[in-house]
Amino acid sequence: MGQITLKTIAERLNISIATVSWVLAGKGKDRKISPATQERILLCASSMNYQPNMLARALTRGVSSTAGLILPSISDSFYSAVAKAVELALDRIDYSLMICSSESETLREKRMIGMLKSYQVGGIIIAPTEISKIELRQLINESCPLVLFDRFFPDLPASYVLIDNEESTFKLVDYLIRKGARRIACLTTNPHLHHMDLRRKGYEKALKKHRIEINPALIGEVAFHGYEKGVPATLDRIFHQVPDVDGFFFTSHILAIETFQYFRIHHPDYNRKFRLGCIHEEPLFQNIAPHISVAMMPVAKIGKRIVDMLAEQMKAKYSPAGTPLAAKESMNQSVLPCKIIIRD
Amino acid sequence: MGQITLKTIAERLNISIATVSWVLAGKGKDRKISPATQERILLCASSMNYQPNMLARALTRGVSSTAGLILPSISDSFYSAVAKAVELALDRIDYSLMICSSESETLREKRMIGMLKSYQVGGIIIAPTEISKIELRQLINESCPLVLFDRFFPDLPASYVLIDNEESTFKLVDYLIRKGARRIACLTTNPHLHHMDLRRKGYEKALKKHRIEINPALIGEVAFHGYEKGVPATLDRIFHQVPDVDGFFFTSHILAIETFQYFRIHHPDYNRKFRLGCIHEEPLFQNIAPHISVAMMPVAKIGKRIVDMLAEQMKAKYSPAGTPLAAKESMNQSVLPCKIIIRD
DNA sequence: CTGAAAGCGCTTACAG
DNA sequence: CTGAAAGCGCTTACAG
Repeated sequence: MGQITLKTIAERLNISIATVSWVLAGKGKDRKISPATQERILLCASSMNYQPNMLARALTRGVSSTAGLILPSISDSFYSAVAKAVELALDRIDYSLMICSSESETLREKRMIGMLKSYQVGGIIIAPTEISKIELRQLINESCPLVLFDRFFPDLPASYVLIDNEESTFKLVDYLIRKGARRIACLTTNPHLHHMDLRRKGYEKALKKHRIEINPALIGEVAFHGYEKGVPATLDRIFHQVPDVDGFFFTSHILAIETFQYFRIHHPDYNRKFRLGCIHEEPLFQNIAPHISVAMMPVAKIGKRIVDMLAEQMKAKYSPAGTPLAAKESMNQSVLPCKIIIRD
Repeated sequence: MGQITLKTIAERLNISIATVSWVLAGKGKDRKISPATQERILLCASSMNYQPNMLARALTRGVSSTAGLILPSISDSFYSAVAKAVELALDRIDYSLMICSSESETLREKRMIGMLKSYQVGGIIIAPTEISKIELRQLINESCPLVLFDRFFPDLPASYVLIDNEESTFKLVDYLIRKGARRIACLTTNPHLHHMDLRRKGYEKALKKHRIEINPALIGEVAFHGYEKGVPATLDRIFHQVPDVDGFFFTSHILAIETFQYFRIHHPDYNRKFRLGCIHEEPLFQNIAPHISVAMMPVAKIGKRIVDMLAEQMKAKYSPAGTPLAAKESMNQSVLPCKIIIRD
């Protein structure tokens, strides 16, 4: 029942392992191996249902045809949607995917990177946590194909795929204001991450445009760890300090979800009372808040773009002809627009 | 900048690769290697930040310390929650996880199984699609450590972790009836999968208990592929045939989500009009349908149990002492109860 | 046209 | 107490 290897086939056909390897690699012609022999090999391989051992192949080549994906949380709807898109895109270039969850823990993330490297993955895709810059810089130094997404560090010379954080936020908040909201709360998290900073900037820009003063009491920064408790506490504070708050902008769907649960109990008439806007949409948002405006994450495009970038770097580094791109030229930074869905 | 290998360390210390390997494997004492040498090796390894090449290790051992997980869909909230639980549990036995999505396509699933095998994973965890029995039987024959979950085949001698499908459904529907519903629609999918069959049985059992005749017009079987369209069509039919339907039972959250979107448009007063029950809960259900009763999937326990079973099989098969368990003795079938949340 | 051989990095009987 | 050597399954210069 053992594994079918090149050796199995070679012995069966009384030829060398090398020849079998060449033919199965599709290089039979280049090596001018007789069509007859090629035929025999191909036939035998498929009849025995030969599957190359990827471990051995990767070990010889120095790299496997697997990419690694590190997410802050697998069970988040945005990240898992990206995972799916990435997997489908990798499929088309015959790459497998190893998905890992950092659980937003720097230490875990570090371990995951090490693990992926020890499996000699062809490249790494990561939505990084806070302090991971050192590790990332290391990867870049080793010219490991790398693509960041969602989150990024402006001073890190890496490829990344982002959404137009500031612009989308601006459009959403601008709309809330035009619809009459004047005291719009901004719920956000992970303030040390640049993309959240940009979203907040977009919020402030919209206020400025309408000459509304920024009220710090309306900003709710919720720590990511334990945000399930943090959101209600923050909302309590906001309602206490600004009882006539009339709008809410959420920098992330997870904050909106917690808020809706809070609203259900404390402000069941929230749909009439507040203007709402959110980055990313959950399927049931329309039921819960028919008027909420959202920035739709271009998930499929994000996945596609990530894989395109990674493929380019991998090709440059691993293909026999290619020369690894220097850090600078391999940098490829993509900012994708969100579709803004205005409701009401 | 190259990889640090055993050779690097051995040359540095002027000893053999073998000795380094033994010590780093923690078998220094057994081999009676002098404490001094051990010390030197350990120190050198950690100072050089040595990481064993998992590819090479797996190739020599014949098996890698990675498990494979095949899900019908990564982006489904239940499956991604299980993925997370499995990953965390595997962590504790120093296993990595390779997550793949079959997208409910048999062909893709088959490919994924082949891929995982070609990476010599230690074991495979799978929520199988319809026809995968042949592939699964193959895995069992090869005594590949295997655990099914969520879905299963009663005549397949495999380990699995399930929920108490029939019982939980019975409890939910029984409750809907006791609360006054008499014409309860049952929305279901994937009828060829046994777990869905069991849920339907639970539904029928509850009706029988209350001497309510089963009305086929109230059963809505929605094809899994394209269920986003299938659900509204099925609901149209049900409302047409049984205009006074007064309750809905959903065998899966994805059906409930689609239905709520339909209700929003066609029956905005659904919360007053219908009794509702569902297997699995989404975070926002309470906002959309405050009275919906649900069976909570014991996700963490499912993940833990899966890994326990897999670990047992892997230990038996791969540990030097162990003898692979015969198919029968390795079978380990776990049915976990759901917590029923009754609302209203 | 085809094969022998080295090497990827590791583990582990075998030998001393 | 430690090392030389074979082997996992593959790829690929090198040789003929």
